[in-house]
Formats: sequence, C-alpha cells, structure tokens
Amino acid sequence: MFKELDPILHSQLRLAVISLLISVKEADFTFLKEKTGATAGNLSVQLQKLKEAGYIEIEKSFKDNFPLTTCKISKDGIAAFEAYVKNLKQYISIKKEN
Amino acid sequence: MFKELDPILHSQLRLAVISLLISVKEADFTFLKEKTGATAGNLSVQLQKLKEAGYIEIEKSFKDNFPLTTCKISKDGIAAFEAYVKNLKQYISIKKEN
DNA sequence: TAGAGTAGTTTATAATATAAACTAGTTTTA
DNA sequence: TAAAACTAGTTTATATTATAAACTACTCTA
Repeated sequence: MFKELDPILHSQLRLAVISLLISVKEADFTFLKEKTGATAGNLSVQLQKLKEAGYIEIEKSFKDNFPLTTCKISKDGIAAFEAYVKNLKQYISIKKEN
Repeated sequence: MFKELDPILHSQLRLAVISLLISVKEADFTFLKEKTGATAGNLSVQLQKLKEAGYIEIEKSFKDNFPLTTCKISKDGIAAFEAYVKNLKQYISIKKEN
C-alpha cells in the first residue's frame, strides 16, 4: 500500500537542498546555507550524502580568493525527486479504494 | 523560506499511520501493521510516540480473548497532519518568488 | 501438555541528524 | 606587520531516531 520513501530524500535538509537545486539548477554553498537556514557543518555532511547517492554534482573552485563550492542536480537526482514526490502523495492524500 | 517539518510526522511509518487514521478514523494494531507493512515492534514504538505527542489516542481492550489495541486520531493529530502537509508542499513544489 | 499461534512490549543496535570544534586560508585594523 | 576578525568550508563527537530481535503473556489445538 505505502511505497518506500527514498531515505536519502526523506530528510528535511536534503529535501530542501534538492528542492532548491531543482529550481535554480546551480547554487553555491553559501546560498544553500542561507536559503535552508542550516549550519555549515550539517550542510556539508548532507551535500556529501547527496553526492554519494549520485543526486548532485559538486565542483570546488575559488572566487575572489575564497573557496567556492558549487552544486548542481543530476539526472538521477531529478528522477529520484520526482519518484519521491509521487510516492509521498500516497501518504498525504489517501485514496479510499481498498 | 523552508518551514520546519514536524519531526513526529516526518517519519515514514508514523506518517503512514496518521495517514491511515485520517481516512479510517479508528484502526486496530493488526490492521495498521498489515497496511503499513511494519514489524510489530516498530509499530508499537511509533504508536507510543504518536500518543505521547498527543496525536492519537490508544485504547486497550480484549476481543475474543485476545488483546486488542485500537487507535484513533485526535484533534491535535489532524491539525498537525494538515500543517505538515502544508509545509511539505513548500518543499515539493517550488514557488520562484524569492 | 507440548507446540504453534496471537498480540503485542522491551531492549539492543544500527542509522541519521546535528552542532561543536577544527582547518585553512583571507581581510581588516591598530 | 602582527593580531584579531572573518570566509568557507570539513571533521568529529554526540544526541536522536528508526528498526529488528528478543522477549512477555497469553490462547488455541492436537
């Protein structure tokens, strides 16, 4: 009856990050930190997890002498997000059949 | 930007339970166990958490000599579920206005 | 009356989330 | 120019959560 909710996405911070990356396509660490309100440490860890899952790509460079971490969503990430949303809908709008 | 997702509800099993109780109003332990596919131990723990949060009421009785645990959603539970769904929508359908 | 089954609960452990502490630099400012 | 403050992160320790395994306490059946 209830489909599994991808544990990688069923996390408030990771879901917020993916949600942002879906809409902006590319974002740097500080932007994500501000928009999500997360601490840097937590964000760092969750970005790594999203990367390990293959849901985002992370590029490290420098801008004005400071380190710059840029994140982009991947095809797998988009697919996973769409599947997650689809499954989640089962939980938040019940169909009464059976 | 992103509203907090009630941690009591942001759990696959607890969300499934609440989701069921919203639609059926009353359900026993075995019904919830079958519909969610959870193990009895996990379900027992999560029902206690929902009860402690005041989201459900649990009544224990006997039916045909066997223990019967009946769960019902509370007003607070309904309100929490509605708030959760409302907040969640921010995450799964992005509005581009800042 | 022993074995299997029902309906759970408790407890131990694995997984997750999070903040605090740390690294490695850069930019003031005194 | 040296110390203090700031940027942009990472690592690590801890608290929280989720979960399954083990257990309790019966009942039914052969």
